[in-house]
Amino acid sequence: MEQVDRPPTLEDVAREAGVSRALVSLALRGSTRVSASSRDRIQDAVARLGYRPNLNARNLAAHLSGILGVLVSDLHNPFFAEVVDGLSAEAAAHGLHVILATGHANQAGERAALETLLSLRPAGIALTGPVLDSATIERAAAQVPLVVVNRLLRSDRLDSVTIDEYAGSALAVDHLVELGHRRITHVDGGAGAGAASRRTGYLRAMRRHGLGDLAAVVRGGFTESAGWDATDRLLRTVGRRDLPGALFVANDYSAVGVLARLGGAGIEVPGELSVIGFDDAHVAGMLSTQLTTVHQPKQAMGRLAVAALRGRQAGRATAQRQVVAPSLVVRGTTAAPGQALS
Amino acid sequence: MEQVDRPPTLEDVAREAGVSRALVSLALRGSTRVSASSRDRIQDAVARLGYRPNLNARNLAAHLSGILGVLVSDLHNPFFAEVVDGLSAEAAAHGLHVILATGHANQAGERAALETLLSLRPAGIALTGPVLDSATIERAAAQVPLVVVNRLLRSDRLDSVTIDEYAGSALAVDHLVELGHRRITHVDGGAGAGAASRRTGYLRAMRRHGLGDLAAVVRGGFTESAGWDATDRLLRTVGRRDLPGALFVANDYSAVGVLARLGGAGIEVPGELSVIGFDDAHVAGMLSTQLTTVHQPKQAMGRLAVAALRGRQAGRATAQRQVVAPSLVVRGTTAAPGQALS
DNA sequence: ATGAAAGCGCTAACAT
DNA sequence: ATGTTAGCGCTTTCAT
Repeated sequence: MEQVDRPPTLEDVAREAGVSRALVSLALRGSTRVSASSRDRIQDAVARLGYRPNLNARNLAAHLSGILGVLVSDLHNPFFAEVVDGLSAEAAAHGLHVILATGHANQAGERAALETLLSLRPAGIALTGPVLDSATIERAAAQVPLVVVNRLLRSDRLDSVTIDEYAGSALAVDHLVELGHRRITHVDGGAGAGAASRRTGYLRAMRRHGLGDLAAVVRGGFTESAGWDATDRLLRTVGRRDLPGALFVANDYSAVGVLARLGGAGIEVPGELSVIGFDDAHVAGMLSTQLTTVHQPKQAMGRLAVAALRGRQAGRATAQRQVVAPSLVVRGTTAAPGQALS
Repeated sequence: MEQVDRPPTLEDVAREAGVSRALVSLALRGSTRVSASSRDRIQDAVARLGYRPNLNARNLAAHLSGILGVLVSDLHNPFFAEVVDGLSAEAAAHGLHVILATGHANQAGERAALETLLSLRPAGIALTGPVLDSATIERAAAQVPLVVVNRLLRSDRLDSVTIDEYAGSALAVDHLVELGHRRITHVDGGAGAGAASRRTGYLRAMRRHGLGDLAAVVRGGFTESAGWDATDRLLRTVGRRDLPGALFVANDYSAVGVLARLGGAGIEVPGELSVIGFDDAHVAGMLSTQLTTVHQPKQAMGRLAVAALRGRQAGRATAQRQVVAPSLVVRGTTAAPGQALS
């Protein structure tokens, strides 16, 4: 009959190979204390039966799993997809399995996802861009090695990998200033994560260049529509003739909205106005005029996260806060100021 | 001391509440055969201890987990992100946990991810856009309820959820014809999944409109660069004066590349040439001239996948092949033919 | 080098 | 309504 059999167990393999379960267990994990002949017979039995260890049983007995739990706050955000990529590559390189859970970028969803992850008793947990409250995160960190990516948390129970947002903003402003711009306006990220640092970085950089008086911030957000709206407001407020020479936008999505609104008004980029983004999202390289932006080493961040987790597993008890450096990617939306007032 | 305690177990809760483990187990899963007073005491104990069930133990004992394994072939593809979203929403609605594994769109990676998933002994597995060979998939389907999203497999051991690619192509061609176009060229998806069906659907639709002789296919792919290259080739081959009136591109990413190349050549869209994509990817709505495209109900596909899995769990033994219908989203890149030869 | 036996934390009959 | 008793499939002393 078309009967789905119970999957073979360690015991089945042991019987098939004519040895004890303990020996199979050892052999499976590559112990050296198993004779070559036994090892071969066991391998054969495994292949013949199509045996696959039951991780639930293994984890239960071993009190330790080769599983890394990764909470992705928002799957739609390609930023996290990149981080997860680096993460899983590094995990695989060390024989670790990655389990992903997603929280739809809201606290309740993330809390539930974190619960699931914790229930699986993983060897470590990585939180990418969590919107979760810090108390919940710290509580989790007491149970399992935990690393937070893209959010800084002051706690020595957990590690973090973040990017230097200030430096990123400085990179953007410096580039624009070098091109000859002076009136540089910032379309910020509103209340989004990292928005405050990018804003502060911008203000500092402007002041450093003696341009503090020309600094101006218009409220934005991290979505295209936020960028569109902000630009729309800017156009209404200052009018087309009084536009700044350059716009430093808090992230690439928002910058796409900015460009769309600008295009609608017939304003030429970068001829009339320069635009620079932040993140080096996939979309930045896909526009007909490709976006100049601040690159974040996302894959590297994922790899560093795994390294931190492994460090904890190896016994490190002190917090490790990695801050990675962004870099500038000059593409097509920035140029020296043209006829417009710079 | 700063000691991370062993997490509390069912036994700890039972002791704390002064009842047996079995009763706690029942109460935890909401059995009605538990008195109100016991239930309260147990709830208290759970809260006091911060108890969280060990899913490894639970799954091991129950031979069944509330876990759905989802294999995402490529996290970078927002298409899958959407599907997973629908999937996890539906799963959550039925008290199921979703575990994601990713395969980086290559067979070896997917095979490893599938192994991990199977080892976790989930209640069901959903494969989204797998590039895996069908034999491996069928083998997995013998062990656990399995549904394949976005790829059709002839097997009655597994269910599938796909979109009607032919209908999608027909929608695109019909729209263009209604606008008055006759010379409609297809930039295809090359060897990509679904590309063949979209191509066939295009050819059929052209013939149905009596436009079989005007049908032309240029080799493309599912990436922006593929679209860019294809358009570049087209421009060289037929020359700018002899361009068709409309381009039906196999997916939105490719369409972005097409638009970029067209923009570079100073060809106006949709004034001089209409362009229509396929997928309704996020990017389609983000361009300065938003892309007209064929929408795929991605979230719904995710929900249907979970429904199929639940059907199998409930005992259904026959294959269920769901084919969802696409729809047309008219935006800014299509219009009636202008001065160019239509 | 190999085996016997005792759990890991939970569920599931079967009692009462 | 509640408790007892076996396991689930694996790892891990501790023997030999």
